[in-house]
Amino acid sequence: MSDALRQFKSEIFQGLAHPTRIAIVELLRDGELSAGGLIEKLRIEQANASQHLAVLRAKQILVSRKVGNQVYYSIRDRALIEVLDILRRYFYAQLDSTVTMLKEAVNERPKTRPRGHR
Amino acid sequence: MSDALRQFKSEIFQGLAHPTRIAIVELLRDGELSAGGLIEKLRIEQANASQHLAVLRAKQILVSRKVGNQVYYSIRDRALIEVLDILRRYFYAQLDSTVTMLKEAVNERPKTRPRGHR
DNA sequence: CGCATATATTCGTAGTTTCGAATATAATTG
DNA sequence: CAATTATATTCGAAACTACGAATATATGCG
Repeated sequence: MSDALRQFKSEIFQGLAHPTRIAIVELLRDGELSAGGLIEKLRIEQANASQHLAVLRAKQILVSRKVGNQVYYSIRDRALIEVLDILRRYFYAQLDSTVTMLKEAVNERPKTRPRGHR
Repeated sequence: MSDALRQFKSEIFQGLAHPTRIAIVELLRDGELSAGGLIEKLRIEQANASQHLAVLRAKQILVSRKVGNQVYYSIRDRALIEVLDILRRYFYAQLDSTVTMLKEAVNERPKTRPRGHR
């Protein structure tokens, strides 16, 4: 696989490698929002939001269009939504396996009739 | 969506946010490889590879098993392969649209019968 | 025009990541 | 046990990232 493609992928990942930027992409999942709209929901400093938006624009994850005074942002390609959805499932799968492991650990050391390890 | 989930996603993205680490995950696509095997294919410093492997282990993207002298790495969950595949398609889609844009730009300014702008 | 609103940029500081060089640890072999 | 091989960790320097405060730019409005 080409270096260019790997480079590209790593840049997309860098673009998404911050909880605030993930929150932004998720807020835009159902359509565009203005910068102000985003800031209001994110509850962070205006400058900070604008910086994160600049990162997402630079990586071409978002596109913007200006309407009068405001700038509307939207996701450039739904593929990224798909990626976030995969990771959500992945997250719960990991959680599950952690819970299962914990349960097994508990069963191996019963509380009610302690007996030492077998 | 929960903060924990966003945090989790951003950590996965951080884990993948380096071309070398993407290369590692891709090398492991078809099964496990030893650290040494990876280093050989990556052609980077041993210490550097080991550091990247540590990052991927910390984010639980890879799992390792020790066999004698060597450590074999593999991908913990195929979901991440799926993510890389989506981004490959995404990459080519973006390339296409760039090429299309360039073609249009050329057509709007024909070479053979120059005529000024408009 | 002058003022208000929306958004972006710049700056300084603190924290993080990356790298190679050096060193440490662990298993294997003679 | 000493030497060898495979891998991991630590260290210091350079590069990069994130944040809020301050400032800049652009549009709209009276």
